[in-house]
Amino acid sequence: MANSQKKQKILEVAARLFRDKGYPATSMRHLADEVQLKASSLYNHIGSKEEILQTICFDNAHRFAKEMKGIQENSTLDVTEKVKALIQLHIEMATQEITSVTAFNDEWRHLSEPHLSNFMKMRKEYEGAFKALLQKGMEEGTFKQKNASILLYTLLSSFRWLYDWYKPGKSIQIQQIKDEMIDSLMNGIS
Amino acid sequence: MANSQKKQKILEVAARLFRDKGYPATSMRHLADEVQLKASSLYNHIGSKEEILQTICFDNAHRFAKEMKGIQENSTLDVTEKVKALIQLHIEMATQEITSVTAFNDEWRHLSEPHLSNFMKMRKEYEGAFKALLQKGMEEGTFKQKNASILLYTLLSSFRWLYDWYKPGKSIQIQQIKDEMIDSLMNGIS
DNA sequence: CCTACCGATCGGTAGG
DNA sequence: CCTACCGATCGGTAGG
Repeated sequence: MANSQKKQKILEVAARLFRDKGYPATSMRHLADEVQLKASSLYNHIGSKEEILQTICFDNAHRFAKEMKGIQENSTLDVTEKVKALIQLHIEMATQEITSVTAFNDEWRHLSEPHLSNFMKMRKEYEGAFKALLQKGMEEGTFKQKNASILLYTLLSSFRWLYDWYKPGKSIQIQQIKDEMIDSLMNGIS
Repeated sequence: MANSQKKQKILEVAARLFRDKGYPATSMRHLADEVQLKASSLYNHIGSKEEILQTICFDNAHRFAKEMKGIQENSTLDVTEKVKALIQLHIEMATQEITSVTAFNDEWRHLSEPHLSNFMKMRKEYEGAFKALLQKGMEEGTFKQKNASILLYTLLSSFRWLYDWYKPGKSIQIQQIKDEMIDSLMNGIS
């Protein structure tokens, strides 16, 4: 296996272990076993345990930031379509990059400084952009008048089960998840 | 401080540390510092680190099971009212027992057997009861026809931000959170 | 890529 | 409730 392939494999297995056991409870010896190396040999491919976490967290943060920017700047979409596009984005990320996104969601708090502050800043920016969109919809009269923070976090949280629940190849189709969640969140369950 | 008060204090501080740093990253020495004891003295009050986690997880699981039973057996409530009552229950638990409920939500996976299996069984039962209620609503025509699992987990997830976000004494009132979340989830945002 | 090893820290116990 | 200490395990390095 080429060196860069081995590194990719290490990152993938690490993401899965971080998701299943959490970052602190994942040992480098266990990770090494799973990629068939000795623990010390991991350090030929990666700089440290935390560097793996940094890669996972910031790769995903940059991906979300990029997609958000694309949606914000797309002038052919109205507010409702933009919110729907964001719902779809979260479902796609959660189903395509399952393990990585879970680590991103739950394990970022184990980053050390200054990475922790940088990460939280990116997160705040993403949430701010999402919230501004909701507020715009409320001002237009497209959405009901509500506290924008409560609504924002209710929406953002509602995707979190996917990371635990979705298994590739499951009988349920991603398109069905998208359709049903968009309808439930936009129009309610009744 | 009486012995049982000290034990209560230990459980409370432990729940907060488990929430903030996660169970594996919380050391007994750090916990001891925060309750002004030496690590070894903790063991006069508790049996082990995991026993604390067990107490937190099963206290909350039993509370949710009890409340679910009360709602199920309350024949004066229709399906919509029962779902609203469950939404309120989750918001009350999240705001009144913040730290404990977060540990319950995120750290149960660190339980050892047979506690892990027992916990997962209780969780499955709770989810099954909630799902049955949603399915009954769909059969009655009260709720839209949808995949009950997707809907169940979307609802259950949507509360999870509260554990991170809600701070006692915040300007925002619990009643407002309840009213807005019930409306958003039952009737949608548009 | 491995063997051998480092200091630090872990949960927990003995004994008083 | 403390001091003193246990074996186990941690992330990581030296050296080849």
